[in-house]
Amino acid sequence: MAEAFGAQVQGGESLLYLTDEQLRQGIEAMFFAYRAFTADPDRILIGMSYGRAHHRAVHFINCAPGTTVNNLLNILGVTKQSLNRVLRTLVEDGLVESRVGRADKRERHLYLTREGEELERQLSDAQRARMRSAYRQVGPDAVAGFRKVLEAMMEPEMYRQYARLRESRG
Amino acid sequence: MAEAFGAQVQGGESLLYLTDEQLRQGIEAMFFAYRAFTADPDRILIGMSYGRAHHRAVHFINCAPGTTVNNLLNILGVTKQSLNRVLRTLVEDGLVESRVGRADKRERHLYLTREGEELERQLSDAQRARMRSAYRQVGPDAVAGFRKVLEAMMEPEMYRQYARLRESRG
DNA sequence: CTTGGAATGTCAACAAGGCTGACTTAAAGT
DNA sequence: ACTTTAAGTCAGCCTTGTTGACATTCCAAG
Repeated sequence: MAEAFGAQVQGGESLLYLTDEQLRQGIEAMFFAYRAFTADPDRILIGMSYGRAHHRAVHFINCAPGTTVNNLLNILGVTKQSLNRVLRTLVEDGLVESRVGRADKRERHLYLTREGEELERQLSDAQRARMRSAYRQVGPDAVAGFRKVLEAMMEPEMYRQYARLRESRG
Repeated sequence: MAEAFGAQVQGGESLLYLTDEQLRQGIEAMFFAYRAFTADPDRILIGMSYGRAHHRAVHFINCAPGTTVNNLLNILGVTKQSLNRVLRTLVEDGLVESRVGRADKRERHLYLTREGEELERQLSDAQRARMRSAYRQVGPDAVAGFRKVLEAMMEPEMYRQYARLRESRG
């Protein structure tokens, strides 16, 4: 691991930011930040007998109303059985509506009900508040760097899914 | 939510980066990136009957050799019953050594054995490889921004823990 | 038209890893 | 001597991941 020494210069640019120690700090920062990132919605979900999995489902159904179960499966990266359990409780509780496809009756198209939209708003308000506060503290340039690193870290296939979602919202 | 319009300028600086849509994209980027971030170690752990919880324990014992159980509990943010289950299997399998404290015999100090260090190296190599690749793609300025946002997102108390860890390694 | 395969979604059962609560043991502190 | 603290244990629960088996629907090849 050449970077372990961290003192090389290549093309006139310092590579100090690629030392093992810098990478280790980045790894720990991801760990602690992600915990904070999920803490606010988790607090809201406690007691309404929902969990993080419900949050994710509600979030992405809200992003792409009418999406199919299979579609959601690909985005969330879990098995259909796992998603189904979550989806079933959401439908039973009247937060999600599952309509049989018109063209293909095997498919189910998913929509949030008014109540589901209400929960989604509540959860994403909490999550956005933390994100907004962090963004404000550091300014637009740091935010641009943040986004760049996250996108470079994703699996190429996941990046494509993510980019498609972004485009679909303009 | 004033930022929803996203067209204001305050003190001459554009606040477009604080729109709800930008925040939503940041949230989704965190979700997808974190999944990629944990995928490599998870793959290694599959089949050796360990999970992410073992990875975290091994990581932080490696960072702070001789740490106590209570210390680890605070960093990981789980209950002692949860940690104990993981720690017990690691000790049984000879990856972690638990020594009774000299000054305070109630405490147990935790160390990685040679075998434990080997696993830690394997896991962190994989994780660092992805991080290094991302860092290299985006350059030092973006990395600095990335770190700033993550640190601003943490709970203040967690940030202190994180900063202390960093200092202890120089 | 029929029939076999592929796609979609559902049900059942299991495992990992969180959690709470009750309890023990040993050592420290007062 | 009594209380508090650190650690560990046992039991049992919940969420959320997994596989395997199965039903329904569509479509294309015979």
